[in-house]
Amino acid sequence: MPRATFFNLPADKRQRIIEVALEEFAERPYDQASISRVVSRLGIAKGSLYQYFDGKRELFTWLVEEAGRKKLEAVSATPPPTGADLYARLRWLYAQGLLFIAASPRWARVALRSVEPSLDPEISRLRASSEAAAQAFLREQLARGQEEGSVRGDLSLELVVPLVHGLLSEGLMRAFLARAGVTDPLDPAAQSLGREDALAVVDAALSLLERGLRRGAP
Amino acid sequence: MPRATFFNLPADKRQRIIEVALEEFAERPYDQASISRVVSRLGIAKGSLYQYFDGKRELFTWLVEEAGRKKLEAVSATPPPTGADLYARLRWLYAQGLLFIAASPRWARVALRSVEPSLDPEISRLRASSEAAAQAFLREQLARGQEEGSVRGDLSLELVVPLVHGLLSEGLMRAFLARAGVTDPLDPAAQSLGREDALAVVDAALSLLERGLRRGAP
Amino acid sequence: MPRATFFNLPADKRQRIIEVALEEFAERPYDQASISRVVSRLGIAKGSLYQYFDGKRELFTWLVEEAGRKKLEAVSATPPPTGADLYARLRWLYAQGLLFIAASPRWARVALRSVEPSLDPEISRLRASSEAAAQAFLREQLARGQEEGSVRGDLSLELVVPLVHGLLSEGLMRAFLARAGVTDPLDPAAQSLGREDALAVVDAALSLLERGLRRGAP
Amino acid sequence: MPRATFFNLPADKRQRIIEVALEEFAERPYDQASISRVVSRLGIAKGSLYQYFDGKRELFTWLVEEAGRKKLEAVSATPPPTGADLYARLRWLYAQGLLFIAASPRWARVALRSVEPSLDPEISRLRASSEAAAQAFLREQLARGQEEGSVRGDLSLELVVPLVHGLLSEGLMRAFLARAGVTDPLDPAAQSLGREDALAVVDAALSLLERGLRRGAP
DNA sequence: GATGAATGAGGGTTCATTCAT
DNA sequence: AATGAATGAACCCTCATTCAT
Repeated sequence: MPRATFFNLPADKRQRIIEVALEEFAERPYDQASISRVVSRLGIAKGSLYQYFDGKRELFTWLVEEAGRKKLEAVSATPPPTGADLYARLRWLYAQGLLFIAASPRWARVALRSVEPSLDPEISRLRASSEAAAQAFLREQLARGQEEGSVRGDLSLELVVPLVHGLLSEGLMRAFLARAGVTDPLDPAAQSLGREDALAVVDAALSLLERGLRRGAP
Repeated sequence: MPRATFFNLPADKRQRIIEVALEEFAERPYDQASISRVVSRLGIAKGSLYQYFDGKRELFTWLVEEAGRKKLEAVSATPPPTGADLYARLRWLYAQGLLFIAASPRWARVALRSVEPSLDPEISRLRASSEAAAQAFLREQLARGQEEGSVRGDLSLELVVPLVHGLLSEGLMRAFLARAGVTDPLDPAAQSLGREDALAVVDAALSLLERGLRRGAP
Repeated sequence: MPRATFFNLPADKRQRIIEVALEEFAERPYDQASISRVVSRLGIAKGSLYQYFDGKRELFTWLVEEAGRKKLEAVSATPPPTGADLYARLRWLYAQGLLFIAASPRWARVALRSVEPSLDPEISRLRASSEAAAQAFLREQLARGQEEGSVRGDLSLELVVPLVHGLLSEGLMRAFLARAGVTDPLDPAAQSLGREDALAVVDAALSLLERGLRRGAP
Repeated sequence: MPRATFFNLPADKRQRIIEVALEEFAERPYDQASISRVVSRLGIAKGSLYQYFDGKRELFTWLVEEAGRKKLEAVSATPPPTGADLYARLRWLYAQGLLFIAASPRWARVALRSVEPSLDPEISRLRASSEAAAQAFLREQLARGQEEGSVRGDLSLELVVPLVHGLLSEGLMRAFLARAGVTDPLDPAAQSLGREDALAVVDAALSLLERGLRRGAP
């Protein structure tokens, strides 16, 4: 989504622009983030930023996409468990997600911005589709779980998917950050969070989930 | 938080002010909501609003508190089940909460605004304390559940509380609204949501929770 | 179209605002006119002008309407000839119009701005309707002339109306200003134009028209 | 007015530049037209355009001149009537002009841009001289008509020329476009206008004129 | 000959708050 | 108690032109 101009920039300058913009959009929801602040922190002319990006929307959506790519990359770094059931798969996946937060809190924050509401209608559309994609993914997983027999077949996915979504998105995140006594992924104290924290939190969430969802005795 | 002048106002005028302000702050996050729009919709002088409230912050926080009171009032209207265990208590409580959303979507929305982030530091503090209160309440309930024996004693509440919070806040809300094919409590279609929807959703959430948390076989 | 604020202003301040805005919009077509320049010439804050008018469009359209009112007022000052035929009526009317240009060149200029094209779609609509009204008026006059017998009945008004419109709008104006050796009504030299100039020009135009349109020998 | 570099360009590239610039300046008045948009549509570097033309002004004036040349060329394609009087000559000439509008609406539009006012003083001068040239031409024709005896000798050309100019410029154009139910030569519906329309409109205008101007009974 | 990044002033508009009346 | 005019910085975005490469 950036213009060619942006990629022709010297790597270090491009990097600085990304960093400053990332900081701005990580710290503030889309509507509050300010292009003026970005350029003033960068010490470049306002028009220059408009050479690189068509506007605020494009800059934001590109950052969000970039965040998605970085997250995917980070998640893919560790190979997924093979021959595992639903709970093992989710355990692995969400642990990776938490580790991404600890490793790249600002990118993670920007990724989360994509599910925040906005007054800008186009950004709202982005939000809606992000949310829908997340739920669709969960639904697919749980449906597969039902086929595998690891999720009770009598559960209505219509009801369960959003509930699980709440548990594994906001719930998991809150539990993870709480281990550092923190509420916000950008809080410096969140940097102390590591692999063990992620695993502990995900374990708690998934054993709760497994007991709750699996057929028969837990 | 309003000044004395506000309460000296004729009741109907006071009421209109509340309604218009409510509408504004229900529709937009704190930072986007506009005092200018409120007074212009009211057709009163800007200065007048500043006679009633010290400023935007005070108006907002008062609305949020008022929303809390209205919710409490609504929840208290039905007597809680007596002699019930944790799950029955929560079932009752959260069902009331969902019904409040359906009955007073704008007040419910304003109540939710209190957990949204803001650029205003004082509003952020409000947010933090709201979140903390919600978690404290849950922790107390779950701790009592452990004493009662309805929650496994080996669970770390540090981990479980935020998870359950995610399930019962965002998860429950999403599941409820999804029954009307909706994402936003202010969406007119959300008005079709009724008692059965609330009960169905809360049942699903709490049976998931009970299986997940209760000691022994589910 | 101004807000109440504007009319509550001290008369002299209101007058200054009108004068400066009038000057700006007389000198430049809508798209080139600048609110920034207006407030800077006025020495008031930008926000203040937005207290008086909803925006550039409203300021412009109000000025145009005001110009129309002033012109109507000026035209109505002299009573129209009674018992006159088409040509006498038009002679009187257009002479009044020219005198208005000489008397209030800036208001006249703003009135003409309403038939200039603009990139703003709402302003374009204003333009279209102004043009249509002007032609509708002429068509009605000429149709009446045909009924009276002062215009040849075999003429197609579809063809004749726009032609006459060109003659009596741009043509008449150019001829009038040319008498002061000028092209622009705002040129100071245009102030020397008076009643005799208007009558001479209108006479020339209408005798040309009468010969051209009247049935039988001129 | 273009630099040598422009003419050294491969013909097809030069052609594309002309087309895109033509489109821009046909669609918007000089002050609104944008060099940025032109180069962006062309997909060439901004600096390149500045190699071909000294700037916006030069590009525009060259296009206007080019439009004049194209019009002259088109008009000259059909030989003028020989041995004809003033009215026949003008009939032929203006019919050619209207046909040029139908055949090359964008070039025609750019030609008309030259008589629009602008904030740029140099462009204003261009406008003034275009207008003056048009009137001078008409004056010469009408003067010849007086010598020929086809225009009444008692008419003051000072008065009549601008009037006839209004009739044959704006009036004729309006009448022509009105036959397609259109106001703007670039409106696609204007493409339906053909030879018969042009002749009908010019006939109406010139018979009006002839009756109005010729000595003796019409 | 071609490039295209950089500029920086300018555009219209919105806002919460103050304070003299 | 009520008013509402005034502020002025902030918002996003566009532009013609330059000049080092």
